Amino acid sequence: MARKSEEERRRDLIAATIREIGASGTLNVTTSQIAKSAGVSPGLAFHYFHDKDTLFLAAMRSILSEYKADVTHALAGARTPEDRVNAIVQASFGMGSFRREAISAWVNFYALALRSEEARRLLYLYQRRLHSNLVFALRPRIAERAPDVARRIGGLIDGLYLRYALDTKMLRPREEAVGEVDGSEGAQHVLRAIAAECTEVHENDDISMADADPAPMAPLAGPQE
Amino acid sequence: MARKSEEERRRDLIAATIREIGASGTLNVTTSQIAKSAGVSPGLAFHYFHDKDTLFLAAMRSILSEYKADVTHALAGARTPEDRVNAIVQASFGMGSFRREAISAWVNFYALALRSEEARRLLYLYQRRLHSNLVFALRPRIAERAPDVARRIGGLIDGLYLRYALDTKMLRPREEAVGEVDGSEGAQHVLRAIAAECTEVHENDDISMADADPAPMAPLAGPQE
DNA sequence: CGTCATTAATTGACTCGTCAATCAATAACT
DNA sequence: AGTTATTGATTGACGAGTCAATTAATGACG
Repeated sequence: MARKSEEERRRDLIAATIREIGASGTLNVTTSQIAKSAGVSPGLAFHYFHDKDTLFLAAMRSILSEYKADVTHALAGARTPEDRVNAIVQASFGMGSFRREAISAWVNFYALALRSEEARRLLYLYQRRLHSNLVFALRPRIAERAPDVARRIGGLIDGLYLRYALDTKMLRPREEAVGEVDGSEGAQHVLRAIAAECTEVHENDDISMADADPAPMAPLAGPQE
Repeated sequence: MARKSEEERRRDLIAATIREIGASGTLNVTTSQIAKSAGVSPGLAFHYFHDKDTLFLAAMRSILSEYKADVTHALAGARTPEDRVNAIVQASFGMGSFRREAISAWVNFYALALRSEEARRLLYLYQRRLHSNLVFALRPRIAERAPDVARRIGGLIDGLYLRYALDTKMLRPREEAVGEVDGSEGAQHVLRAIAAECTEVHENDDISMADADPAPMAPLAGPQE
């Protein structure tokens, strides 16, 4: 056998893919660019990933599992339900998610979901996990209202993420001085919204009784792949 | 002069651009495709729009002003503040915004904003208008808390739009049976969130006093272009 | 310990198609 | 006749994916 293990090479290529998507802000990245950034020849990318879309989907899985790891880590030290909510929100707006690379990847993956079944599936997986985590964290406070509220909070997280992520971009035309990007304001907003939802007197109940958590799975219990 | 007026041609080409973006789900659409769809030769697209990015930005402006028109129209019949809030939400989740074309355009424009200053500016313009409208509609109910709440509601609208728009896509692999796509569940969620925010007792106030509506402009007062 | 055969990773030149943008020619109008 | 929209063939560049050749490792055998 030669130089590096398959696993290592795949990791390198995926990392390079994310790096290049981050640098260009597009999925219009040539395999040559990616290969060069990974320090290999263009042909090798096709050896390990059959085509470009496969490489993109692998990159997407990587971003998703990185986010999952962030959440899991943040959740590890949380004991109270409040802590749990905080952990989820902090992870979503933390440094990890606000790197230029991650932002670029997320936004472009949303667009990819329009034409790729698999991308859509992965995005859906992310949403289900987020929802599940939120329900688990919110149930002690608001019981059966949790699924309904969680759906809104999930949407709010995505929406505010998008806004602050693009705002960030707006303020940094050149990519110097990166790093201190900040999602904490977004996090604050989410926590406020949760406070509001938990305080409300609820005359009108669930919008969708249909999916009121049929199998209340533990947070992050789903298989990654 | 020949066949059609400049304005008409531009309109045709912009419409064709949106149509093609909608059909493909990408900005990777050739000028030939667009031209063909508009019933003209490829060269003409470059005559009226200097290059492809210009055409995309024109398409984005078109989508934005269409949305603006929807909101304005919905707002026209609204007399009470409640009506105003409803109008904004209904427009955001209405038929106009949930056409395949519109969804595809919006999502791809978010991605475009990562690399185009101008796209970012346009998106920012949209956000400011939405915020402004929300503040105007919410102020009677919650006074000085309006700007803060409006920021969250704006984010929530974007986030839920994205979710339901992509869900929609998920359920319709083939583009037959389109049309009856539905954003009303998203709208319901937004109204719930607003109810929750308006009910809350507010111990802790604005997250950002800085921009507490320095010039309380009327809704949709800003110049379109 | 060498040396050579075997196996597998890695290369990069190449193919074939595609596409943005141009421009000289033409058609439609006044 | 003169003006202006419109055409579509063309160019030049570029990029995805292929493949035959090359290089590095492993180990078998002396």
